[in-house]
Amino acid sequence: MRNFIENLNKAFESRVRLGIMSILMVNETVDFGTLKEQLQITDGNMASHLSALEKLKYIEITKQFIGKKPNTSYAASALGKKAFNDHLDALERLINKTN
Amino acid sequence: MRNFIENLNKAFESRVRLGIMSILMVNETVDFGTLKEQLQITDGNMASHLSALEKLKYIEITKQFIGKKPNTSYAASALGKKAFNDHLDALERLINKTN
DNA sequence: AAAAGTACTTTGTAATTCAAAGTTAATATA
DNA sequence: TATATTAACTTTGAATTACAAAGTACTTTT
Repeated sequence: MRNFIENLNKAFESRVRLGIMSILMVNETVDFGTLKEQLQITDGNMASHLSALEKLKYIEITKQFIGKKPNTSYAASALGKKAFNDHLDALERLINKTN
Repeated sequence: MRNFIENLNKAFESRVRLGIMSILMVNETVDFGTLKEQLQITDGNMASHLSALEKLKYIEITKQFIGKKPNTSYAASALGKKAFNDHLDALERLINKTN
């Protein structure tokens, strides 16, 4: 391919979204509070990054009540997993410059 | 450590700077024109990313004449190499979530 | 009734990115 | 000598992005 940085996915350039996705790659579902705690950002910021990933269909959202408390949990979609793996592959190739 | 995304280096969040550094990790020195061609961005854009990396002392610049033409070449500094490797380590840990 | 918790949305500001145009200094060409 | 070209910038301006803080909706707890 001509330009090897263009295979990097813009969606994962942000450290926050990179963090969200990497968490969702190893955990089936993770809720809002846990993500916020792990990434240590404000809830508004968290919500907007989640919404960006949702718009891309990279994550799926499940709203439920746990006990009496509302709980929103997130999971990487098949599309999201593929996109993330592709991004990691691109990163790896970039770093090893094997392309 | 508490928050595992904060180990990612902000300087390498940009695909362009990521590209520059990865090229300079495997090539001792690379000149302006080659970098521009590899990354396919405008010269102004190229220059500003290079200047950002230079301000951080991540790269070193050598200006010379090759034949009759001016030629500026770039190399990763020891500091830059360390920073980049640290970033890659952080990325790897993030992805494998081994922290 | 008041306070608190969850998950937002909105607002405003600051930072980042980029292309395009302008600049400098040298060389090459007419 | 004047003009054009090349390399490597710098400047400008616009668009996008990121973020914190504040506000909102709905519910539960006190």
